[in-house]
Amino acid sequence: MWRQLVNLTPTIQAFVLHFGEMGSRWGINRTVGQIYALLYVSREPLCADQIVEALGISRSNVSMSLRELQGWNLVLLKHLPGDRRDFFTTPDDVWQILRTLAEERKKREVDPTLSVLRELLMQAPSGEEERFAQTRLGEMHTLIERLTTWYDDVKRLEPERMVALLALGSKVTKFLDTKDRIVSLGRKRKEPAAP
Amino acid sequence: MWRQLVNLTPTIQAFVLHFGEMGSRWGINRTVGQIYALLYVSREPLCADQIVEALGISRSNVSMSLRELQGWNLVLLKHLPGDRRDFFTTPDDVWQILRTLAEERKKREVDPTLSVLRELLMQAPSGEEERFAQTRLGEMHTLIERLTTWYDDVKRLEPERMVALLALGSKVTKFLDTKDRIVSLGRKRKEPAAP
DNA sequence: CTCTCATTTCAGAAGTTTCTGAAAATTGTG
DNA sequence: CACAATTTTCAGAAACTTCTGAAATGAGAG
Repeated sequence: MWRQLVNLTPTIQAFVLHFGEMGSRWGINRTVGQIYALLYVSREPLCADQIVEALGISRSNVSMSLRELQGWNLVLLKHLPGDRRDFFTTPDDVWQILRTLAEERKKREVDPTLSVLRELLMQAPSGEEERFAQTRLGEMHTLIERLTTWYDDVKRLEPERMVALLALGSKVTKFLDTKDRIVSLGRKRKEPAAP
Repeated sequence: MWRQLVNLTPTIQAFVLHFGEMGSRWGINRTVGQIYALLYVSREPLCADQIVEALGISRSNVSMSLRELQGWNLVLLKHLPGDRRDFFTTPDDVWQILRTLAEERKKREVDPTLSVLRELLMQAPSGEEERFAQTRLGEMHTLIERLTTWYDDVKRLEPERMVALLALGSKVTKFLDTKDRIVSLGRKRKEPAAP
């Protein structure tokens, strides 16, 4: 089935193959997944021909796949002095990779839906059927807006704080029982003043 | 291009078409996306033939697509008394839908990778190349574990608390500056006792 | 300007997924 | 148990995606 993939150590081989298979579930294709995996575990940046060699796929396929990875901002281009080939790596901070991935997926998978929903909610509903549908669209819109607002807020955190936030998890909500503490956080929310 | 989709009100039509197109980006196919969208905005449960009618696709395609949606736990089956056809709806709590979606995507897109990583990290590395690769795999593993642990913790929250947690966002980390407060939350963590 | 090395583009071949109609299976009813 | 009303399965057709080799383009060195 594959011609090469044989120069690679067993661990790297298994990882590359796995990413290739997962690629399809992730909406990127097998080759793109394999190339990304290979770059991710390689100590040195690789040039296109090394990838051809390692994965046993055509030069043009590598070229197109690298282009796609660049479109996702998931690879970095390096130039060695005195060599005019392009060399590729992945960023080496996994948190950075996560941010990029989240950002790109949001852009492709969430933002278009959000804007369609906004648009449809502007229309005046005609008839019962539409009134009900708009209610449902409104619920979906509110949900997605809440999630993206949270994401926009949280995505800027440095890794250290991000780890802390994750570690805290749902325990955060313990604070929410004692409302005055929330106020002390400085969040200004217009809320119907409760007794 | 499509035969039907004409009985539908403009809003519903637009929403259904959008979900169909997004379907591909989401790894579900167009028909599945359309059916889901249609059920989501319909006031009453629909039976297969009504879906055929509304979307202008073949009966067998509807059957297979509904089956796939059931595999994702995204539709509910209803039976009307005195009618032996199956009627379908989506759950009507959007938070429930979100949870289901997250759960299913995690199962398909994250868990397999996590288990491959765990397995590969058990192997003793042979050579420098593998040592480096394993370091990288370890970083990825740690990251994913942190995210999934957080997710497992948070997913059980009722919608109200979930909303509160999202609204709080990164402000949570303000607490982390005053470490004693965190301890008061009852989290037991083994940490090298700092001065 | 031209030669060479490297990358990109592109038309079509290979492979995969989706969709259909027809036939088979299932299920409740008289 | 036979029937009619449904749903499911399945083989092949249609549509789409991925991959390739060959040809075109680009870019630095002399």
